[in-house]
Amino acid sequence: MFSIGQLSKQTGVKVPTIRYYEQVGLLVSAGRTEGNQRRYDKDGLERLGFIRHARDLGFSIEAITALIDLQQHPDRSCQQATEIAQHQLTDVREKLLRLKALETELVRIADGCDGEGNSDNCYVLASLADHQHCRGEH
Amino acid sequence: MFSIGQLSKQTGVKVPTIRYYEQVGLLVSAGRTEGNQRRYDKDGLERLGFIRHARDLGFSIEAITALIDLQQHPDRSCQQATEIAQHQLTDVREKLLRLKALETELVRIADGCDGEGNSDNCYVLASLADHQHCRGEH
DNA sequence: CTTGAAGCTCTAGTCACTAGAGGTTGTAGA
DNA sequence: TCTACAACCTCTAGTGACTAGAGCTTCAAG
Ligand SMILES: [Zn+2]
Ligand SMILES: [Zn+2]
Ligand SMILES: [Zn+2]
Ligand SMILES: [Zn+2]
Repeated sequence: MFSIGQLSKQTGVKVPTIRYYEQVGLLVSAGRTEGNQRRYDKDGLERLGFIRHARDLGFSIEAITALIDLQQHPDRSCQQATEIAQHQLTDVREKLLRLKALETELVRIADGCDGEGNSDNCYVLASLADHQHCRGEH
Repeated sequence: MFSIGQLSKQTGVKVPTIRYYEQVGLLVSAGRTEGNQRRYDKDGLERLGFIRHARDLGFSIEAITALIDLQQHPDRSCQQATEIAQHQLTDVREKLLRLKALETELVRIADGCDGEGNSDNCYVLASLADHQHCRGEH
């Protein structure tokens, strides 16, 4: 049996975050001591590892809840799992496209002024004031 | 003079968002009618355009506040403006790196299962359970 | 048995909005 | 001039995924 602190050390998830996961129904402790402290078993440790990894990959708490639910029922079809993963991939790709566009504009904007002048003829400020300066959309 | 709704239409910023910007000190109306409704002048319209554009480029409210402050003082050095822009660029690049790594892993994970099997031998679930499957860090 | 690290609950704060309730004002048409 | 009603007002609370802090209790080593 592990205390919440031991779980935290093993997984790299902070103690208040573990409590938060319990609050939203993602990870319930195996039980409590007489003094009301949480105790976890190997199952809890593995589940928190799963959560941690999925969060690192950007999955939402809601998605992780569904994934764990699926994991608890080994006989069910895993179709939903692939759907969730595909959706997450799509999401990441959309963000990538957006950020690439931003990077292009920001390079132009940030490099357009050396910071030596005054703000009334600063290319950074002028670019922000008028989207016409921009090469693309965003 | 423009009403808040007219400002909204011209800039594409939603009415409650404009009120929110006022609350955080970004954009104050030129005045009010006798009946307490906000009225804006051309200055306000331009400023909201600036805010909108900067937000689209991912600048934080705090950064935009500093940029507008700088814009109000044409005789000041624009060094801070370039710093803020550079910082934003760095930020975007970090996010890009992270997302690219995520994309790589997610392609592998999402394509590793066709969703036809059961969840007890699903590659998606197995990959999430164990970072060892991953090619890189994240 | 004492001490102090680690645990507990509860509330509130973060960021940039967004939604809704419940009331008031502006304006166009009759 | 009156009447509808769209648009406006303020205030509170909710979003996601935590994080911080106050004030208290418990566990375990020495
Ligand atoms: Zn400049
Ligand atoms: Zn632009
Ligand atoms: Zn599968
Ligand atoms: Zn991994």
